[in-house]
Amino acid sequence: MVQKSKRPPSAAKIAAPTAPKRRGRPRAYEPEVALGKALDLFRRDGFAATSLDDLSAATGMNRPSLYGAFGDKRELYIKSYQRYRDDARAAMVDIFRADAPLRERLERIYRIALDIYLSGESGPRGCFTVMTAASEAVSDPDIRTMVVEGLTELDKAFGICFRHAKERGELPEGADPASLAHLASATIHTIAIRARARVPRKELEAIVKGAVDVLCAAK
Amino acid sequence: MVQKSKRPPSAAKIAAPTAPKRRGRPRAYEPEVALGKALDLFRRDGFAATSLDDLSAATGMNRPSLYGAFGDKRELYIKSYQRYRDDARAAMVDIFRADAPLRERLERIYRIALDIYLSGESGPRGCFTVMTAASEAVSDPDIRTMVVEGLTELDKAFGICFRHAKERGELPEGADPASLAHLASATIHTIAIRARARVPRKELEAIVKGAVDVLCAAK
DNA sequence: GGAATTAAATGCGAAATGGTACAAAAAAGT
DNA sequence: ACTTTTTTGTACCATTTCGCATTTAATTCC
Repeated sequence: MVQKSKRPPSAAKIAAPTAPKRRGRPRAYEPEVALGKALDLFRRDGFAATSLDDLSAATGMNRPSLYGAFGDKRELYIKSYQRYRDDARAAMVDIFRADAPLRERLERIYRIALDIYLSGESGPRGCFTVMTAASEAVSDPDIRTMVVEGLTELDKAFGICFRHAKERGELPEGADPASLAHLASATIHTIAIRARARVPRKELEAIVKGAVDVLCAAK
Repeated sequence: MVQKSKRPPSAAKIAAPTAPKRRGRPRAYEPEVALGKALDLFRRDGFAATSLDDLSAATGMNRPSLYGAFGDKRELYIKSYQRYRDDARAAMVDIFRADAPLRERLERIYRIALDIYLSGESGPRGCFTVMTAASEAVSDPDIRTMVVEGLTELDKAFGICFRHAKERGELPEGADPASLAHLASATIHTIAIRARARVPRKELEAIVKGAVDVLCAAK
């Protein structure tokens, strides 16, 4: 075995920023991938209906490994939810930051949202926040905090959009950016719920279209 | 130590409106009351996290009685959801039918909705449809059908409101009642979700206020 | 090659779960 | 009083669930 000291091979396809040269038996799973599988399950069935056996089967890790890697079921759920929020944020942040006309920005945001909510081989997956996390929020303060954070983050992002549009003269003088932002968030929420009930994409797009029309012409 | 035989009768306190003179041992529970308790539990914890033991304790019925009265757990869940929808409809139908200005009707509807979502001793209960039923909808066609029915019923009720308002000249000529109805439903959904995350009533009322302002002045 | 280290694999166990069988109890009909 | 009918109450069963203890495998360091 040569090649001992150098920062080597990057056999790891996910270009390891660090090549830590771990000491014991190597992992048989990639944590990121496994977490993604867990996320899919939790998202489809919720916290209580997802068993450790299900998670074990989906991730290919047996239970002790799961436990060692992510902690107990609740911790895994929370990490999954964090991952979901990170992914969703990453998918939207560019659009929110972009300097485009209001209507275009809204349309792009909603298209991304529909992609997220409607994907999944075993039926539409809906929104983690709306579907399962909000349910747990009543009884679990930590999850509740995350949910509230997610909600207000979305409100704020939309708020900046509308404030910006108003400054540019895309909205009438009397328009209230905060109210419009809440309605924009509400539209996200309503399509998340409807997607979960398998309302077809065409209908959801029609709802979005109507909402965008109102929001862009408001007041 | 004896006291074996008579058990104090604990007379059935309820005056039955109908005295059907049933044949066997009388029921020790009132089905409507028991269903209400089951509804509360399902609403708080969802389907999977609510055990038959929980239901048994809450209703005061032991499991065989539960089973005999309502069928298995899924049937009980569905009956609870039907009961919820009936109650919610009953609470709103008068307002939807009433002949009042648009703004007033909306305000009253949302006040009722907030009452429903925020009540409950162990925290706000949210909306059954949004919180637990929509989650089950992916995998259970019957529940999915009920959810879709509930959503479209609300859309339609709001749609009639806005169409009516437009005919009366309360809305501008260009307003689209269907889009406004979807936004009104979306506002219901967003406050249901936020209520579940324990957002205080004041904030929810502010969101409603902003939404009503936009919806009444739209286009 | 051997010790140390890390993870996988097996499997146990106590508790909980959904559902049911069966007997005791409480009423009406005879 | 006795039977019939309906419901209650107790106990049980098979399965599932979560979590962990223990053993085995793979790798690095010496």
